[in-house]
Amino acid sequence: MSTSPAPTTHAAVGVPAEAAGRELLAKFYRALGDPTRIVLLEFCAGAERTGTDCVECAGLSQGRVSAHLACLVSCGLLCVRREGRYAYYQVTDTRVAELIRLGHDMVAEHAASIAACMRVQP
Amino acid sequence: MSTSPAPTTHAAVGVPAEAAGRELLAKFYRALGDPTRIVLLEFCAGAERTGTDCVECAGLSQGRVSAHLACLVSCGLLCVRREGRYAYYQVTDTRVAELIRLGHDMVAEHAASIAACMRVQP
DNA sequence: TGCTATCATCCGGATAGACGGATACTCGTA
DNA sequence: TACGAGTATCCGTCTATCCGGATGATAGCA
Repeated sequence: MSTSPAPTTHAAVGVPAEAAGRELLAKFYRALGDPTRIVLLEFCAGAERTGTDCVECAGLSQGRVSAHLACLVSCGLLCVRREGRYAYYQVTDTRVAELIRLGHDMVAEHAASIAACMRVQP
Repeated sequence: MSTSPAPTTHAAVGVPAEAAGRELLAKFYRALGDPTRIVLLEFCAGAERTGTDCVECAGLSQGRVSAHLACLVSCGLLCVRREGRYAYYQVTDTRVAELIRLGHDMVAEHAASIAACMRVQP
């Protein structure tokens, strides 16, 4: 970083854009990083479910589940179809199933180690 | 697991175990849900890197980077080989590249929506 | 034998995100 | 037109996780 004078452009061209991409990618994975949202994704895989169905399945307050569903829709993990006063949620992208399958695969191999991981600070 | 009457176990057989699995899966995805760890994974893909290399790459304090690396190793995303006073980190599991590729793919399609996602509470 | 580089762990503070409960908005129906 | 069901959003609170900096342990070199 100390090598280029580069008066007009950044010293490391493309780095800010890549950083933004990684930020989004991390955000995308955090959307997958909540047990409730995993439950909802699995529940909405293969069949359309109404919001009320999802509330019952998740066992949380209706407002909370609605927010989780909105988050999943925003991140492209879930599709929503609105009809009258109902909202129907479903997983339509096959890559979602692929992501979950890969995750389950790796978790099965490293379960004990992941469970023991104190993340950052023990 | 749902076929056995199993009178001595929980009323909802399998549910606790499945819940624990989802908890681990969510934890695994949270390990991917940090920009710094994404950087480190990409940096250690294809080549062995020492801890010091990673500190320089991430641009964070050495202690923080060490903790991030330990987290990635625990979750099976990174392998470490210790030799003398050095620790060499590398991505060896091809599924990690696959996970990141799928993520990049989906993020590219939904970038604006993900960026706008206030997660839960705006 | 001392010295330094490398790596891991601990501490206190700051921020993001999850939760329940209350409230507002929108349809369909009596 | 009133009312109730289904959804979405807001608020205060609490926990998880991030950060830098300090400290400790170990290996190689002079």
